[in-house]
Amino acid sequence: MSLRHALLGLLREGPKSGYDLLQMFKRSLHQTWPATQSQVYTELTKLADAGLLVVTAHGPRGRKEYTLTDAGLEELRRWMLETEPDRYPRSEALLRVFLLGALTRDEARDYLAWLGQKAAEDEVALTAFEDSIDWDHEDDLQLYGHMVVDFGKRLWVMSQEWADWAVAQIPAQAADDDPAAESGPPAKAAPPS
Amino acid sequence: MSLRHALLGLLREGPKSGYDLLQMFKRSLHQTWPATQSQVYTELTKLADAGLLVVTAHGPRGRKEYTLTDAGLEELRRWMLETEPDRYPRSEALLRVFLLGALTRDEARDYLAWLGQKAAEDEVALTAFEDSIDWDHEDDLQLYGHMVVDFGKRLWVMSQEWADWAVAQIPAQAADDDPAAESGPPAKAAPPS
DNA sequence: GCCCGACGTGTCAATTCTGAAATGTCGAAC
DNA sequence: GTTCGACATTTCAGAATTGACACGTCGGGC
Repeated sequence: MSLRHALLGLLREGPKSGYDLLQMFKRSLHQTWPATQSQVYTELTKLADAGLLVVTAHGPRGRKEYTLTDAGLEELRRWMLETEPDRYPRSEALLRVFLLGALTRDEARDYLAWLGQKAAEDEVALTAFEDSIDWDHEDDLQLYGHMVVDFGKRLWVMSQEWADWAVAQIPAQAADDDPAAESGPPAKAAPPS
Repeated sequence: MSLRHALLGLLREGPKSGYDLLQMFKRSLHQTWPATQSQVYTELTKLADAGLLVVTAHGPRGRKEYTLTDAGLEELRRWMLETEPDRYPRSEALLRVFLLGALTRDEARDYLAWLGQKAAEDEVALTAFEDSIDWDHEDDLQLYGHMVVDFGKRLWVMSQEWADWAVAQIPAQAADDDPAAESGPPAKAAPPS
């Protein structure tokens, strides 16, 4: 599981509480690796039981600050260096593209256009985020964080270009195109041309 | 869950067995939405229980061919039109970039270079796949399938450019850079300013 | 006639992930 | 002095996912 190692990694720059980590996920990692509350708190407990973390401070509202142990750092490095990452991101948005045949062509076009539009919005938001930060590339977390942000920007730019292209790929006319309206045997629609 | 709807979608073009569907996932959908054997067979049974599919033929080795019912098609359309897709692909490869601070800079550079190289290989493979098919854009499955393939190609091209850039972002010198080499008690490093 | 690779399905335990509910406290603003 | 939003944790049921095991059959090549 990757969440475990993400937590170890985030704790590298100093002690943090579950709440802190949750905020970090929400703010900086959400588009890459989302995490829920229950997941983070549960995992933190397990990591502490395994000796990869220790509680080093108790704060106001039952707040517990976890600190990375040597064993934790070692485990993180082992994972990074000795296990192979899954290189293929699972994309529900793209899966739906594959299944677009279940919709009319107008509906399919709408979906693709919507994807393009959302990509544009995401690009704007990410750019604003990037501009709002005074990147200090001496700091590892910022150096690598910036790389992830940059990847995101490129992804959204690419997605827009792709969506524009894809919309144009769908033939215009769509006479008896509704796949829900079945009449008789599933005869293929007459090829336009 | 999306797997359920992926199966419904694939069955739109005709009756298929679990084995057939598994092959389709392996061949065309693996990079977008992987599925295991147990998942497919289990889900098929559940979908049939729910009346979204029916078994319409029995073949040689206990082979069962499932056919999409009207209720199944309706459910697929409902999902496509009325539920919002998760637009953010979860990328373990990118998560690791975020955590690269746990490695030395040389190791980090190696990882980024490796990502770029794998992206290049994936691009080659996808292009070969694309060229091997005589795309018939009258066929919905091929039209939309081709869009997914094209997205993949763009993704790998973009990933290579990004990786090249990212490699160059890492400062060269790396004197006391090994985060595993700890000297003395786990005293926290002095917070920079 | 036999062997093997592809065909074909089913089930199980363990892990991971989602989503919600329950509970309570601190601090600032009004 | 009260109220409210942010802080903070724990727990749980249910769903999704993984990975392995177990079982059996058809067809072509030797």
